[in-house]
Amino acid sequence: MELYNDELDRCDCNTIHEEVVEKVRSDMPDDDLLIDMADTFKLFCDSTRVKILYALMKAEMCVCDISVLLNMTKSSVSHQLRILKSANLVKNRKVGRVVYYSLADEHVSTIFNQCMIHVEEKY
Amino acid sequence: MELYNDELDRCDCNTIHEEVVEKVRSDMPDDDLLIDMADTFKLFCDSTRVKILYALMKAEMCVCDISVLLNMTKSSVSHQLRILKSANLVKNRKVGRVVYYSLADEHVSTIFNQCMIHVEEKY
DNA sequence: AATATAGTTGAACAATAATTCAACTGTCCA
DNA sequence: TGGACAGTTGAATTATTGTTCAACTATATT
Repeated sequence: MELYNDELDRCDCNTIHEEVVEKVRSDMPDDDLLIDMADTFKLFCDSTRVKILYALMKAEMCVCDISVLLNMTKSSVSHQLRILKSANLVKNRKVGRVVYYSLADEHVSTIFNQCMIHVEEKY
Repeated sequence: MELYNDELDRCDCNTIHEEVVEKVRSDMPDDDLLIDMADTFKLFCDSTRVKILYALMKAEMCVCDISVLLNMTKSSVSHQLRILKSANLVKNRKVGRVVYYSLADEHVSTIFNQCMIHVEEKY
């Protein structure tokens, strides 16, 4: 069985509790789902992105505004905004040469509030 | 003012909407809090850690069990478990030379369920 | 038309984080 | 006591990710 051989290649120990491992294995969701979950958390794991999202919770802002607020280059902010936009967390509208960014929906607020509770419990 | 000079050093543009920036600036939490938030999300942004935590939601497991389940070396799993333990997400107990890991509390379940909703909405 | 500004982009670079590797501790068992 | 095994650790390596830099587009202003 191919899978079993792969395991022997990479895992350097024996199964101690085979029933437990098999039960858990059958209960685990697909890898894809777990990777999607990690990717979702990945969006919020960088403090620059957290700051940008937090700022946009307060007001619609253009790239320059965000750059000044966070004391970063436009380029750096723009790169992060692209990531957030491709994840559908923010949207934008263009007025002349100014691009205004805002939150796409209330998802971010929900998630941040949840996280805030968790963080504050530590203190 | 020192801060202002720093800004000029790093930010490559003018403030377009000064009132907006200043309002948002006064509404922003301390940097420390925002960094803590990012660090919290960082715990869940790696698929290996997500898989370990998900497995531990299902059953208490020793390091070997987890290694076999995820097809990884004990060393690699051990390193990740250390991160999760120092964040108080998992706890362990030692029986002879076997170390059993389990979730420290129901925090992980709460957070994962929340994330699952978000991820599943995309489809 | 020429210039300045807002923003974007891709490649290079720097920083961070995960995995591997080898050596180690501690416990079990013969 | 000596070997085998579970697990840990720190350093080296590799992979990933964020920032910088330079060139670019597009719009506005003179």
